[in-house]
Amino acid sequence: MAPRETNPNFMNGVPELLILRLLQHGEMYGYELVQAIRDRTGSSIALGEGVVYPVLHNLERDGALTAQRKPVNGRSRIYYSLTPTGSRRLSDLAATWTTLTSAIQTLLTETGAPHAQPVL
Amino acid sequence: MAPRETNPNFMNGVPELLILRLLQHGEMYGYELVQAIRDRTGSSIALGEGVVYPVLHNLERDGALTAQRKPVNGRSRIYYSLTPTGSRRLSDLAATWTTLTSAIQTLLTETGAPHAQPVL
DNA sequence: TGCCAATACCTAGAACCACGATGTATCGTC
DNA sequence: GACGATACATCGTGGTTCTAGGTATTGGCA
Repeated sequence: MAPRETNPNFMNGVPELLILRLLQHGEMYGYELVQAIRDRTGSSIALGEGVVYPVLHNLERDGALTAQRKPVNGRSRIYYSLTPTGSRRLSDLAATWTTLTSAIQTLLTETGAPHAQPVL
Repeated sequence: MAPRETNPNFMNGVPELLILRLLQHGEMYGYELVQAIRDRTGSSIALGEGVVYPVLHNLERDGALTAQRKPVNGRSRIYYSLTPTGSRRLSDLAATWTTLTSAIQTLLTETGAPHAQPVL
């Protein structure tokens, strides 16, 4: 039950990170986020609606987002905005992300430099 | 059973990536890998033995590693070495990793600068 | 001698998240 | 009037990682 004390169940939370980051620019709705993520990453990352909507619900439940329903062209959109809580959450996630990825990057690009043993 | 067709269950496979990468330098044993990962990342990443050993077993089962038991100081160590299969696996994983992280990095560092049509 | 940390391996169980599939409803278009 | 795009939603599954525990040997230290 303890909320995990070591590695944050590894790189999980990336969808959340991306969504929070996009919402930093201004309010967006779910379907828009799905496309934005796909388009802005050149389809490298393509989160389905089944991923995005639950994340939005959780973030709203946690007070990281506020939702506002707006009818547009007879269709109903739910626009999400970042709260101060969400802003902090974004900062924290981004910091964790940076720490982890740079650690990994270091390992990946190491040439066996300083104390290295011969690669045989 | 279908091996996932879009995102590789997101950033999963990082432990595997790190292990394969470390073994690229030469053979190592499980306990040594656990410490190497902790030490070389300044404890940013600390994989437990419960993570490392199963990964090693899976990689061996898949023919990505070969195992060789060696008694050292009365203790028994199992040294793992990369096979050609493992080498390819490492290349693939590293490529995927790079693609995904750079995509994310792009989104993270984007200034709200000049972009496309504001949908609507 | 007795104890405990470190070394070195292992497994089981649970938690968790992302995924695909699927369902609803409206709009525009052919 | 069928179909694709828009826009929301949930459910069940699957795969990975995590924590927690278990065994056994070595060496240091009181």
